[in-house]
Amino acid sequence: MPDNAQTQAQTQKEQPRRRQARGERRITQLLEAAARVFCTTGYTAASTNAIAREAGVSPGTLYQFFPNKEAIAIELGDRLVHEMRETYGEALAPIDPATPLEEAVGSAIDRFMAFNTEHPVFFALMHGPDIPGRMAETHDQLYTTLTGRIEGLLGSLMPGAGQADVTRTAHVCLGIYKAGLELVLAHEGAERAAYVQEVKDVLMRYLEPLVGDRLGRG
Amino acid sequence: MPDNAQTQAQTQKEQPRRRQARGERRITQLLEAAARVFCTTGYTAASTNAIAREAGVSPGTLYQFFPNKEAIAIELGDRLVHEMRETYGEALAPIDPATPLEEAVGSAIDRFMAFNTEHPVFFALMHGPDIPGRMAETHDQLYTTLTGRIEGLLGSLMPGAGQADVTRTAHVCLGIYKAGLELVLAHEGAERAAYVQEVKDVLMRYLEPLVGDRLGRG
DNA sequence: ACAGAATGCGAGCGATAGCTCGTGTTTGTC
DNA sequence: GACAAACACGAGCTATCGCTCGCATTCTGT
Repeated sequence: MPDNAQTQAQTQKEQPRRRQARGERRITQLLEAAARVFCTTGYTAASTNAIAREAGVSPGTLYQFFPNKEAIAIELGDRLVHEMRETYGEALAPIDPATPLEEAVGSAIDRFMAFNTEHPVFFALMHGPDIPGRMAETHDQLYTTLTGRIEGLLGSLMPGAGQADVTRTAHVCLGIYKAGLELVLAHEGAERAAYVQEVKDVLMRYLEPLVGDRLGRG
Repeated sequence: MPDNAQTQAQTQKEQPRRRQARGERRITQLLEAAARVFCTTGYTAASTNAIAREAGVSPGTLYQFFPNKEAIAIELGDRLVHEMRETYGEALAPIDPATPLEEAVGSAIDRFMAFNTEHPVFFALMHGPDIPGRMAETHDQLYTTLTGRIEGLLGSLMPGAGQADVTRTAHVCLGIYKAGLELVLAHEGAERAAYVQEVKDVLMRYLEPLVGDRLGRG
């Protein structure tokens, strides 16, 4: 009888629950409602009763599908991260040296911005100071993955730099994106597009001297 | 009979309270304790009982000096803003055209970074999504003031740009600073200093093409 | 010294939020 | 049609948090 280390609350003895189609519908319905409430009030201020009300069900029904409030955010975050992995996988995977840096940065920013503007709750869940403990792990994991990808990109473009410098530069790039995202989400229409362009400019001008002679402007 | 605009809750009818030296000491003691608790747990999660415990007094004593939890954050914020006004007044006031942009940006960043690293609670109070209502006003006011100052600086350096462009650039500058501050606060020692330098670089490279021919690296 | 104000205490009140439980309804399977 | 399981309800339990109140102690002015 090997007692696993993850004897906590993963997939231990919670499989006998056979969901019906109605239940699956309720789950997505509840997650959508939770996303709306989290977006407007934040995680802590969002009450489970408010989420249930937003979904048009009773509190008891909510707890039929989620063991607690944190699990709602966890599941929502997991689904978003899963969807994001596809996005950023395509956005950062091809490190084609033939592609001009401006084009690579531009398309990556476009993809990420599109994802985040379509799912504003992702930003709210990941960067709120009141996120549940498990959520912080998910965020850290995603952040580490992203940083690693950017480091890989920068490493081949900054041959003379040390590992610490590359890591630092990657963090700065992500910080610039995050700050830009906040500005982008705060505006709409043409002004939003203008801010997206600003983020690209900031990133490009920051990176240009680093990669210097390799990928210039013509 | 000039009815002042600040007829709200400033010095209306709360003066008959004559504080003793002991009381003043308790107030600063409570504010320091609150700063510590706010820093570690954030505003919402910080309980008044926890603040009182951290200060080594009873909950009743806390409410002898503050009418409610929000007032603690307000008073703390007001004192920090007051201290910051001196800092940023000196940091942004002199728009001496003879000063190289690099030097101006560098000294401004140094001053702001020094202030925020000495008072980390300021960042926690200003950028948390769970800040009390009145605090948001203070933040907006400070933000508007700062943006206005930066706009004034940029306006004289970007003669060809429209007002919207200048405002957008100012917001981007502040966003870059904010993102950099978060990175700086997350590190210490030499690494922290390196991140400060990165923030300066990002800002400089972002602004250099805008001011172009005026202040080069001659 | 003494009155009154300021300071200090901590059990506890009222409100709220997360969550449960007993009960009734719908759905899938024989 | 019948049985079990999944689904749905909502009043209410429990814990916590902001805050109060009655009372004791310390300080200040006279």
